[in-house]
Amino acid sequence: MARPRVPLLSTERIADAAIELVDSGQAFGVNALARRLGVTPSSLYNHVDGRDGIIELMRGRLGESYLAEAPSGDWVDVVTHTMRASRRMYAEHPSIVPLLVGKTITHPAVIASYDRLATALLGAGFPDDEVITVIAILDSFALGFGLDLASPDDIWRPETPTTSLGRLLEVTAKGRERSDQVFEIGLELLLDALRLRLGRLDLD
Amino acid sequence: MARPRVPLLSTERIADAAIELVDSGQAFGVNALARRLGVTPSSLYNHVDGRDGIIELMRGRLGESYLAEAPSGDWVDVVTHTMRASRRMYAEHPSIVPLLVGKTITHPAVIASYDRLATALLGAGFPDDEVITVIAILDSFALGFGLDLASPDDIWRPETPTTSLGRLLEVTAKGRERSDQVFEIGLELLLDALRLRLGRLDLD
DNA sequence: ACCTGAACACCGTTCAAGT
DNA sequence: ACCTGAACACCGTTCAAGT
Repeated sequence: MARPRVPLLSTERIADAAIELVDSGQAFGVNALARRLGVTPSSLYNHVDGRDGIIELMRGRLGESYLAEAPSGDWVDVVTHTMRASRRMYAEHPSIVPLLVGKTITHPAVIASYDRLATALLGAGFPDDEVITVIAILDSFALGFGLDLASPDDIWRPETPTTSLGRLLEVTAKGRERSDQVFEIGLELLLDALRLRLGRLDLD
Repeated sequence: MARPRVPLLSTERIADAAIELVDSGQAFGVNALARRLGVTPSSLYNHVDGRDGIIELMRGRLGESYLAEAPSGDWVDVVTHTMRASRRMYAEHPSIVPLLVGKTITHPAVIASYDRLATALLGAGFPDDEVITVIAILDSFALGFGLDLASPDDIWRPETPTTSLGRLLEVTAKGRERSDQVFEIGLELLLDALRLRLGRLDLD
């Protein structure tokens, strides 16, 4: 075979296949990915910077389809829009979340989204040295919901009796719809909290 | 050598060595851990349920030293105390955080801490089907700060020009002290938001 | 430029053997 | 009961060879 007349692979095809692989519930790996693409593992290295490179490519691909649109309006609109978009992204690809955690974000489409958040928060009056942290909070909030959805009741597994937790885990409804409801409540709470913070800053 | 008169290993020694290993900045792995313990990798399997078992053991060991104390007082006290304890735990062992994400929590000491949170929130008046989510939010909040501290500026690495993000990343002070300040602000905001939520629930 | 196949160092895990 | 050492299947990555 060797070099085909038209390339079998591209970063897009690799990223899409990787997302499919993880969404299907299988463990992520270079070998499994190559198998799914009908290609040798070493072929991937013509297009991609190793395992971590592929993961960042997945993040970028998802960012392009969920976070590309630049929201307009005041800072509340920007935060709301971005949070809902991130939420949808994590909710529809929850198994990818653990792969992304703790890895540096470089993809332009994703960086651009955070940049718009930063600009909006600065414009709202948040001081320079708080903006990054507010963004980190917002992000881990959306991510937390993603993880929540990734493994509905597999987050906690009590093996000794509990006062409340065990019962709540049994009682609490699962699934996307209810999770969306609670997300909206949580988002409202966060916005309230940020507004409060802005009000206090104005008093200083 | 074979079986020594007094065992070389125990779950405690394994967990402690694993925490040391990760805190030292090296990648976590069964082989690296065995090397650090001066033992063969297969020896570990007499004490521990594989790689994931060791990770859960690390979580438990940390939980025992940071989350053992049962906080007293009203729900605000319980939430505040637990959040600060989690925060200290993640802040002092940030490199462990990515290992814990997405893995089921079973260790009794850790479960007990979440159980106390659940009981306190129920007592405050949060409905059954919101408590788990509130806890997930609180948890991912503390965890977000942990990740923030794990890789101060390595969360985002813009490679194209940005409006605000790049400058903020340069300007924002790093380190534990400032991060603690912002954590306290964030915690206050969250508590305000939860109080608001409770107030609204009372109106229904 | 882009793929294959061989090779490498390393990974987590199992298990018989030894005390 | 607890450790070793050999063995296994698999992992991510490199690189020469082929078109």
